[in-house]
Amino acid sequence: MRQLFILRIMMRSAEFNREQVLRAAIKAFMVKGYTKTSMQDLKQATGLHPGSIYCAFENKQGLLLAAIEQYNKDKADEFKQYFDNQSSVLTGLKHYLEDTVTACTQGGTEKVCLSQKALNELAQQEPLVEQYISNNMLDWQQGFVDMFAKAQQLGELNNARSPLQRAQSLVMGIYGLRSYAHTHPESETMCYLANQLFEDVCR
Amino acid sequence: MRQLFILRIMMRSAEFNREQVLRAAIKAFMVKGYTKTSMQDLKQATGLHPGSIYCAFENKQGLLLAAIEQYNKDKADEFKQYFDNQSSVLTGLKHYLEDTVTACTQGGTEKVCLSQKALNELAQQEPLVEQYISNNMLDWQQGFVDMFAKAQQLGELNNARSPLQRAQSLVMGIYGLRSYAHTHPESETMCYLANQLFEDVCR
DNA sequence: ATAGTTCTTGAATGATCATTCAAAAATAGT
DNA sequence: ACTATTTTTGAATGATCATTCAAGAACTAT
Repeated sequence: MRQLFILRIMMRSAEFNREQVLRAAIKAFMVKGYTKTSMQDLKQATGLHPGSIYCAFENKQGLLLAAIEQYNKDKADEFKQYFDNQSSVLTGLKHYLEDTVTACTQGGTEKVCLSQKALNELAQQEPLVEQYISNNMLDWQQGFVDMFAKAQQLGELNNARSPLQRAQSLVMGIYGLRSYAHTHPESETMCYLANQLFEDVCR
Repeated sequence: MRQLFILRIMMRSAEFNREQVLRAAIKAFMVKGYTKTSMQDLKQATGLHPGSIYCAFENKQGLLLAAIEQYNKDKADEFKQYFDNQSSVLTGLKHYLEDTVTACTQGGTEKVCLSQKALNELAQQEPLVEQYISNNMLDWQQGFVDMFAKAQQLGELNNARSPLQRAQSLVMGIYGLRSYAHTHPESETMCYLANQLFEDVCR
């Protein structure tokens, strides 16, 4: 009787590790794409039963959005390591491009970019996802804008093109690199293309 | 009785127009992608009943392959118009890039490239499709190789880079352009990127 | 017109899909 | 230990999927 008036919060905390689950989902979506990844695939990949997934992420699309959020967070942390505490900004960019080539040349899960793959699949189909990814990609591009601005301040670049223009060309180039990798070129060709992109963007 | 020995070929010709059907399938696949395009969608788009589709193309994947074949044929014809009977090869390339930008900037069916979209969706999943598209893309690239070789012969380009290297950079750049368009940049930005690509590839 | 053959039709099939939900297990406060 | 609450479980649901196939329509040659 007394307990009817005393409402305390008694929560049982969820048992799964959110980041771990999301990274498993990221892998699954990267390999099969959004549509072809079934809830059964996701159950197997994440170890979560359907009910838990729906409880935590609303539905399959919610899980995708959460996965993309985690993916961008991870990539942003990675990004910082290339350009923070680096005397030469352009050296950081060079390494960034080299590692990108390595990633999409070696046959692994990380061959593709989740954002690019999902955007390509769901643009014109799922406006919510489309908008979300587009915004994230603008954030990513802004990182390059800041990097190029810093490079100009340090005298590593001339003022022939604005940081924004260089960043746009670079982002476009990286999209192209990743797409080109799908046609199975030799690693040598990929290195050449990445190097050429670097030179064009820094000219 | 006599007719048992006289075997003549009596064929009823199929009623549908193959090219028309394939172009309808191309549109459908470009909008929804391969997986999300159901046989019901294809029935509606092509006007063919399931049985006829299976009779003509074996299955859904067969229809995709036939559609990609038609798409590449159409694109190859289109390609020729830019570079045949043209005094300046590079002017042809400029127009080609301008029209590509127009296509993916304007909101229409032709916003995407069927080959690029299908390759992005089915790479790592459908080796047969993957191989088929990769080969077609090499043919497309070879067209650019020949174009750059001709431009060098005409003195429109220096020998700083080989025709193959230029063609690879160009193909990569076009992949990038089309991907970049998915993030909804202003038409102005797309024009700038295409122009920059042109300059980089012809430098 | 008739017979032989091919093409078209579209309902039926069985598989797989995303999603739901009631019951069971687990947690926290008393 | 007991009650209140939440999470986990996984079978059930209804929709949709690619594919099949038997029956009907259409064509060709006689």
